[in-house]
Amino acid sequence: MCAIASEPSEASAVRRREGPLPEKPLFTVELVIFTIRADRLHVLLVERADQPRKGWWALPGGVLDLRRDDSIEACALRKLAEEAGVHPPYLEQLKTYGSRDRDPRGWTATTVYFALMASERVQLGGNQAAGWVAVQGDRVGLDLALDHARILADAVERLRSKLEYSHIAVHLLPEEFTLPELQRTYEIILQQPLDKSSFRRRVAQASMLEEIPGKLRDGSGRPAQLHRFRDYDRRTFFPRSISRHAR
Amino acid sequence: MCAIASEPSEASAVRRREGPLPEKPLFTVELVIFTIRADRLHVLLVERADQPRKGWWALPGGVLDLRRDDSIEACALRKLAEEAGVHPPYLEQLKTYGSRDRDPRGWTATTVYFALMASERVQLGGNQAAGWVAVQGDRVGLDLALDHARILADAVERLRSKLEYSHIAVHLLPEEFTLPELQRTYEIILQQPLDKSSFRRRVAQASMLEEIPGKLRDGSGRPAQLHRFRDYDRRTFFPRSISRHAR
DNA sequence: GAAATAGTGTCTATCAGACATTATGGC
DNA sequence: GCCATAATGTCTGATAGACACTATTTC
Repeated sequence: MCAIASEPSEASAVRRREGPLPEKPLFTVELVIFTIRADRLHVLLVERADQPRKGWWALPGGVLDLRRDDSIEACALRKLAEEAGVHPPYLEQLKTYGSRDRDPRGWTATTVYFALMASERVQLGGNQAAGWVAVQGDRVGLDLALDHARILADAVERLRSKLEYSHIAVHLLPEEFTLPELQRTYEIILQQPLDKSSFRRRVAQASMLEEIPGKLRDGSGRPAQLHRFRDYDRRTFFPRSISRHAR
Repeated sequence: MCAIASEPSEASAVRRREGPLPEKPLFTVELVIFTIRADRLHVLLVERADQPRKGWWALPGGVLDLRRDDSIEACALRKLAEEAGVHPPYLEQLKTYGSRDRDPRGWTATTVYFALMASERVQLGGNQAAGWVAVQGDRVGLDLALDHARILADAVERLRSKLEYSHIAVHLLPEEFTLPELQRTYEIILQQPLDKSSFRRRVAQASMLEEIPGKLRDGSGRPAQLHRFRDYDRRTFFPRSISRHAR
């Protein structure tokens, strides 16, 4: 039994005992953090402080630290805490991108996670410039470093397809929200209007929300009932696709 | 700009110029290859020829080769050719597993792909013992090395959930097949009987198959019309979930 | 003709979409 | 009262599931 050596000298010793160790790709973790602001889907981007593509806008993330990170997901959570100061209500592994030529440093592998959260919860407190950028279609109005535009497009597609049959949009809202706000969130992401009656029937059937006796008042019109997500851990799925048959 | 050095000595030179290079996890690719044999879902397993867990049964795969593999997917295709002698009709990235303790060698990251193919197309020609093992539920009747039981369970779950709304089961059959055979494939994987009329209506609506003027004869009963998958590249989806409302 | 399997037709309960109607607040 | 928005009620076309029926082969 042999363990990965933590010092280069030990690694060389292992290499002599067991033959040449394989060269490894540089391994990084990146994050696609979505939120809703001002009726638009936004993604968190940072200005790269290091090479490669220093100064370009990019997805937050960085190199895995074998000493601090027990797992890839732990690394993603650490970077989320560093970049956004939060433990996100929803985190899911998206995909791993790895090739010889996606990064000028050479062979890299990057596991990408995507997170959903209410923008109010985020503390942009990193040491680098960071900000929310509106998503239009499946892209952003900036040139992104490396293959990050492609990664973002994949993440947006995954978000949309998951919204068709799951409840995960609630994680984009604060803990208390109204049904019209939730419906609006779906409409923003799916980019199409939804029927109010059908939407509420669907949400009610999933029985994933509970009413809060208080009320929310708007600038005009009848106040809307506040709701809370019933069980943050339970996975609720809609029995049918939401928007595939929409007008 | 610096590239990953291919020789340890060059790597050291780079390290001196740019500060300490981060330690990297060992990066491997593993495959979950499914097929249907004798009315059962089977997965391809190999007996490990190397440490760790030498002699145990495990998913096929191995360490990424920075020199030969241009990308992670290219590595998966190379290993598929080595283990099963085929370019598979369906290959999809499943997930990446990475942690300090999932492998006695220390920190490893493993990107897992899952493939579907007709068992007739597979040439078990590797240099190691390999064979098809029946899947019961979401596991196999053997103890698997490392965390491969968990990986297999995740792959079976993904296969099942994808079958609910996609056509991918056709890739488990030979190029020409009958509708009863396709339906049987769905029933085997979903582990529940499906209504013949509803199934055929669904397949017809997706218009993903075309008839072949020839016929297949069985041991008994009326011969069934042979069909062919219309477009191997097009992605066809069913408008509604298949079995969620089944009896 | 009987058995076995392939393939089609029909009925019905369900339900998503559409849209009308009612409810409740501010002004 | 008027406006704006929230929330509910009702109608209808579409369809998945259930199952009966017909078709075509072997024995």
